[in-house]
Amino acid sequence: MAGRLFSRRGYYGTSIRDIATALRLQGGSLYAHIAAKEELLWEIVGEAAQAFLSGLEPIVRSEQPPLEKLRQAVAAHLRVVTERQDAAVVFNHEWRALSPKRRQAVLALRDAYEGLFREILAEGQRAGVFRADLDVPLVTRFILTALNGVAVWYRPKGPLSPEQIAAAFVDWAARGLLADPKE
Amino acid sequence: MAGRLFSRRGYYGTSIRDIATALRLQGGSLYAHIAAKEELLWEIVGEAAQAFLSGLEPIVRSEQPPLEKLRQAVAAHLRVVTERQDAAVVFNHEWRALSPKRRQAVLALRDAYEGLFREILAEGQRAGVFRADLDVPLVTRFILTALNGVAVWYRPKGPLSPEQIAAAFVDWAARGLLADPKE
DNA sequence: AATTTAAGCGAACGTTCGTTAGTAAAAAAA
DNA sequence: TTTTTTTACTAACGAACGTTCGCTTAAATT
Repeated sequence: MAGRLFSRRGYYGTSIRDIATALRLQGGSLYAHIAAKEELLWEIVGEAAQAFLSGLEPIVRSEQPPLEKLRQAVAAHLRVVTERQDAAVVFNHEWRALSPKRRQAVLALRDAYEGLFREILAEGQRAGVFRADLDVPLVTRFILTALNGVAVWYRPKGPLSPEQIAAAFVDWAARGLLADPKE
Repeated sequence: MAGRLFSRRGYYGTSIRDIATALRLQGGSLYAHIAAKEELLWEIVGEAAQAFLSGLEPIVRSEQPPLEKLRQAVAAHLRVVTERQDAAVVFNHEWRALSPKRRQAVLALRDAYEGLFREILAEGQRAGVFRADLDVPLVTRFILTALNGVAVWYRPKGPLSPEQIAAAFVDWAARGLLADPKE
């Protein structure tokens, strides 16, 4: 419930009383369940980080062709993004509101995740499947930001399922826009 | 100055006194120059929207091959994103804090911009230069989110110039990851 | 049935918020 | 130089913030 509000109005834009009201409670009553407002944010952010990482790890460690790994990684990422949409938005946009120590922890997890993702591209390059002249860290960042953006506009009742979005993304990311790539 | 603070801590996370202090003023003194806090946000957001739109329009209307248009559009977008980094971040993340009327106006501008960008891809498809089986609105969204993400991590002293980032992006977006696209 | 535990209420706390108003200092115009 | 006009300061405003506390009610345990 806090996740939805944080994702829609931001952490600072959501008051304890807003959250309590959404739960049909009085402001103060929340403090029977939490110690501080930041605990709510921390819980959401941590849960999202965990979901992202635990979804990607087995894929990176598996033995499959690079393109197939990429396919699965994108699908896994978009699964988290669409199934835990609020948490994903909060994870991406509101981690700045955390205390310095926790903010640092989130950044470390995010970097670890980006590193895992990068491995897929690097491995594909070594295997000769992906082009050697690509800047892997840069392209990884492009890919992850594009995928995270889905958390902002995705609607469960929309015309595209998460799987369709994943398929369309990988198709474009792998083969590009050009009909004739020799151009 | 307000732009920097809004981009770093968010609109609600930045108080009038924060902005005044950064300007070596007392809190109340700001109100000799502005009518309300929201004016500051509105000014920044409007400026960014204007910069994006006025950069893209002449490119879309020009007579050039689709791939060249895309190249220039990406370069123009990244020019705004890197030269007015704070405004770009605020434009992308803080427009929710505006009053309903202004929020709607921003959304309309953003939609118009996205529509212009989409035209480039659609035109490329009609010309047979871009693949016909791509979901143009979807890919447009991917492209724009990836490019907007640059506003978050770009640092002027970093290893890559805006032009290099643009070139790397278009190279990937156009030709994809695969070394042999027949895969 | 009595007793402990948990959940929620409602008022209040100290602080910070955006904003206003009166006044003094500085700059510009006359 | 006097007179405006601008700029900033200080103090205060009411409202909203996160949080605490004593009390009541409901649930669970004995």
